Amino acid sequence: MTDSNNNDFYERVYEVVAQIPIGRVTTYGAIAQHLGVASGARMVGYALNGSHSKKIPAHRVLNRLGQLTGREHFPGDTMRERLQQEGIQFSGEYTVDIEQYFWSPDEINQTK
DNA sequence: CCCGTGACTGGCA
DNA sequence: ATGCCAGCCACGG
Repeated sequence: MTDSNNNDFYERVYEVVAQIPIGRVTTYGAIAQHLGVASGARMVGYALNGSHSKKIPAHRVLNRLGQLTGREHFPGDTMRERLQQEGIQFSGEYTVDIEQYFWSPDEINQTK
C-alpha cells in the first residue's frame, strides 16, 4: 500500500472529489462506498463542510437524485453556474441528469 | 458524557 | 411518480 491512504476520512473525500473529471459528477454515496463506508454518505457531505478551505470541485458532488443539495453552501448560484460552465445540462432548475454525467470514484485508477 | 444536527440514502405508503 | 420516516456516523455544544 502507499502512504497516501493514511489520510483521515475527510482527506480521502477531498482526494476523491479532486479527481472528478470536468463535465462529470458523482454522488455522496458513491464516494462513501468507495471509501469503504457505504452508509457514510452523510459523512461525505459533512466532510465537504470543511472543503471551504480546500480548492476542490465540491460543486461536482450531488445527491443520488442529481440535485444540487449543497448549493446553499455556495455563494449565490456558484454551484449551478460552475456545472453549466463545464457543459452539464440541467433537467431542472437545480437538478441534472445524474445518470448521464455520473462518474464513479473507481475510475480514478482507470488507465484512460 | 449525553443530545442534537447534518452538502444522504433506501424503503414504504 | 412523489412524499414522509427511520437509519447512519461523526462532530460541536
